[in-house]
Amino acid sequence: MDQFLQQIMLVISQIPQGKVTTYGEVARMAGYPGYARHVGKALSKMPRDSKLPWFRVINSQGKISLKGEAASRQRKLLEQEEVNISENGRIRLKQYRWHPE
DNA sequence: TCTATGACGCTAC
DNA sequence: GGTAGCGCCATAG
Repeated sequence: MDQFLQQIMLVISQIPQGKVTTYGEVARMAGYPGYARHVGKALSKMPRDSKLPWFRVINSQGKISLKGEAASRQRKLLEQEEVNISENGRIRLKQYRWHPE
């Protein structure tokens, strides 16, 4: 499980600025396909001020899965990276999704 | 051991 | 494109 966390963190740290990816993708890249929920769980335990670009991780629908203040924080951070977000809070994955080889 | 839960994904309509 | 349902897997109680 610790190994899982290490891999997750490694993958997330690889996400380039201005790009976003999904929980499922992160899990798969880390070598744990099907563990999307656990990615979110791991991130929820991380401190807000973590150095990791956790805000570049969104769900497969291109939406932020957080609520209230946390959600607006993430949205703000993404906007700072030139990621356009629709009025309904959706991000165009076609355009911003990052998928490595 | 069983049930509920979660920053999710995929398919069907 | 948007929502609803069901599946998935580890953890907490």
